[in-house]
Parts: sequence; C-alpha cells; structure tokens
Amino acid sequence: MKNPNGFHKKGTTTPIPLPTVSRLPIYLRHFTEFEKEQQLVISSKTLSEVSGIHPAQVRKDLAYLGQVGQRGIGYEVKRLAHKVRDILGLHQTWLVLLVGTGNLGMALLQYGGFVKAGFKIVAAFDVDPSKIGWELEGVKIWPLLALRQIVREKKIEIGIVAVPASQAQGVTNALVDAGIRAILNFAPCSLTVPRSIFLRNVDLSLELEHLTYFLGREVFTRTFNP
Amino acid sequence: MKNPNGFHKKGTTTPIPLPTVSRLPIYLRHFTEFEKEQQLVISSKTLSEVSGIHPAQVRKDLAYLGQVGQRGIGYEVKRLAHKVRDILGLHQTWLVLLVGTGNLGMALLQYGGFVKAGFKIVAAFDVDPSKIGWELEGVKIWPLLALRQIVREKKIEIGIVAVPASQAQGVTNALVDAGIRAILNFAPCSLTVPRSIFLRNVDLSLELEHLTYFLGREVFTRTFNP
DNA sequence: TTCTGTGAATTTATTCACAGCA
DNA sequence: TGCTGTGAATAAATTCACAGAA
Repeated sequence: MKNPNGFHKKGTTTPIPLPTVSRLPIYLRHFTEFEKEQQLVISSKTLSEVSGIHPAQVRKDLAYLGQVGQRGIGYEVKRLAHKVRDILGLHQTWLVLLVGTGNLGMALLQYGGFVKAGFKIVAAFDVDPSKIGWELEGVKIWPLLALRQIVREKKIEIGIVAVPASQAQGVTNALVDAGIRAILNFAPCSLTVPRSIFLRNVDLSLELEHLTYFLGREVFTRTFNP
Repeated sequence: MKNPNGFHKKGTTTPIPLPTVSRLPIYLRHFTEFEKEQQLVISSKTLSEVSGIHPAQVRKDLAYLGQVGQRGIGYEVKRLAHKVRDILGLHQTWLVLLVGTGNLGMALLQYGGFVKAGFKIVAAFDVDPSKIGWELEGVKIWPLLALRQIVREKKIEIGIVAVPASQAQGVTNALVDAGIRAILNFAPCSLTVPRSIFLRNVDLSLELEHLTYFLGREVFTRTFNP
C-alpha cells in the first residue's frame, strides 16, 4: 500500500490516512459518552448518527485500527476506546508549555478539556516582566530566557503559542531551539519550522471567515469538523 | 460541472470546492502581508513558498475566482485580495454574539483578530446572574432569555458558543430558535442543528490529540492547516 | 522568457455492495 | 438476522504538463 499521507517512514507502523487520524479524536469523544451511558456495544450506524460521518466511513476508519469489531454485533466501546487512545498516544500524560499569558493563554490554562484528554500544562512563559514569577492555575510563569532550561528539566514535548502574530515566529524559533517537538499555534500567522517539528495551526478568525463564505450564499448546510 | 461539496443550490453561484474555500482565508492572510510590504504582484510560486501549498494548487484555487491573474506576470495582490474578500463575504461587518463569558469567552471578546477580519461581537450572554448587566470590552452581558429579542433587534447572524459541553446543546437550540444562521462552537461536544444552520466546530483538545498521533511515531512532518 | 489557466493523469478519499461471521 | 470488514466502484482533490498570453 502506498503511504496515504506524506508522513510515514518505512518500518514504523500504521499508515493510517490523514483524514482518518483527524476523525479518531471525534470517535473517541463519542466513545467516552457511550461509556458514561453504560452503552457497552455500538454499531457503525449508531456512531454514524451521532457523529454525522457515513457508516461505511466509520467502518473503514475503525478497520485501520485492526480487527476491532464483531460481525453481527458491533464494536465493544471500552475495547475500542482503549485502542484509539493507544493509536493517538493518549495513554501517557503529555507535558505542555504555554507561551503567552494574555487572555487566550489564560483561557487555555483554565480550559478543562486538556486535562481530561491527558494533557498537562506545566509551565507558562511571558515577556511581560511584571508577570514573571507569578502562578496561574498552579502554573508558574517564566521569562522566555528560561525556555531551554525548563524544557530540558521537565522534558516537555509540546508547546502552545498564544502570543500576538508579530511575536509568534520569534517564540517559535525559541521553542524549536529549546527542543520542543510539536507546536500548537494560535497566532494568526503562518510559521516556519524545521521538517522535524510537528506544527498545527488553530486560527480563530479563519474559522469565522470560512463560515461567512456559506452565509454569503444560499446553500444547504451541515456540520463541519474538519 | 458536478457540485464538489454538497452545499450548492442550483442557480446560486460558485461551486468552489470545500478544500479551496478552506484555503482562501489562508491566501487572504498572505495577501494582507504582501500589501503591507508594498508587494504589488505575486506569483503562485511565491505564494506557494510562504503558504506551503503546492503552486499548481494555488493556481487552481485562484482560478475558481475567475480570471484573476496575468500570464507571464502573476497576481495583482490588491485586486486579488479584494476578490477573495468578495467571495468570502468579508466586505461587510458581520455581527456576532457570544454565549458564555468564562475564560474562553473573555479571550474571544478581547481577541483582536476578529475585528481585523471584519467581525464584531455586539452582545454577550451568560447564565450567571451576577454577571448580567455588566460590560466587558464595551459589550453588555445579557441573560439567555434576552437572546431572541437581541438577535432580532441587532440583526445578529453569527453565534459563538463558549459554554461547558453540558450546556452547549441547550444554548445551541436557543440560538437556533432566536434566528441565528451560523454557529461557531468551542464546546468539546457535537451539536445537532437543523440543516439550515451552518455549524463549525473548533475543539482545542482535539487539535492536541491529533498532534500526539504523530508524536507517538517516527514520522516526517510538515505544517497542517486543515 | 515568465507565469497563468486548465485539460489530463494521478493520487487520495468516500461510498457501495456484499461475503462472511456471530 | 445484524453488523463488520473489505474489495470494487465512484467521486474528489491534487499534481503534472503544456498551451498561450504578456
């Protein structure tokens, strides 16, 4: 099989297509809900109904995880959730640092969803000298100069960039230097990183701009979760 | 030509493929940067280099906007930016309301990117009685009961949901009832809306979960901006 | 020449449709 | 029977490759 995304290095497991990888966290959320409701087994049809993803798509996606369902029965929620966490690497707690403690940074610090998903923000950084040394949500604020040291000491692998666009590239370079492996960027700009760094952009106004395309014309609609 | 996304109603303009629509705001951001730098004309190659999108893809995307480039020359930045804003419906100011004034809501209220892109949050809503009547960033906080009235009075078309997952569906129903046409959902859950409502989900921990898939294996990487 | 616009080729993703197992 | 897993069919998106305009 040819590598469906451009990312697979030979000898290193699952060539799961990128769109499937994007859908796995969505499935996982529903599994968590089903687990809460004591629903032990679900079918691709049910999962399709709650997620809006075509049932054949659901089956194909889940089949990439191996033989995870039972013909005639369905998928055992618990087993499947475990498998998806396995694939997504969510059985460990990932240590995360945050650069920028403005409003967005604060919101991220207090955002419950990260903890629930197994992410832990263990350090925050800011340029504002008046903020340094303080603690927010039990997380200490450091100057940017401390980046390299803290990353090494705490073995942090993921960085969140929540600074103004004008500072984002500089901060990113510092993160890369400090040895961060993945970056989640909230600044509304494109960043340049070495090929070895995994970068994902979340742009809030971009999402709104996408919406207005459809508002601007008469269209039929459905949910997007790209 | 067959409709490439499922959204196009006959007799109502551009059947631009969905992936292209998602890339238009990215191009637009770069145009804005080029405008700032007094760069009058750009080529698909340049745009490709800054955006990471394949040059042929850039040309194909831009060609959906009509005849926007000049063979042998390139694209006139100003003209093209105008055209993209046209297509995305960004020449008007869109009125937006916010439900939930917790940390995320606050961050969104103060987020400069929206204003820059032509969005204006003109009302905020919360269930917490102690917050009602106060102003944040010049935006008054209303009780949820006032939703319908405010939406009609101010002719608001877009709603942002920034409440806990447990309340999100209820709030969404209220927004739909009140006559909102598009919803940007930040709650980590899937929402059900009528087909006539345009819904877009932004899930912060989902983004991180996507990242860890790649961190968990040895892969070559590049930027994602899905 | 340079660089767009675009058919054709290719790759990738989705959906169909059914064999096979409980 | 009900439902998964999966080849085959279809649809869509991307990339190639080149004609044609400046």
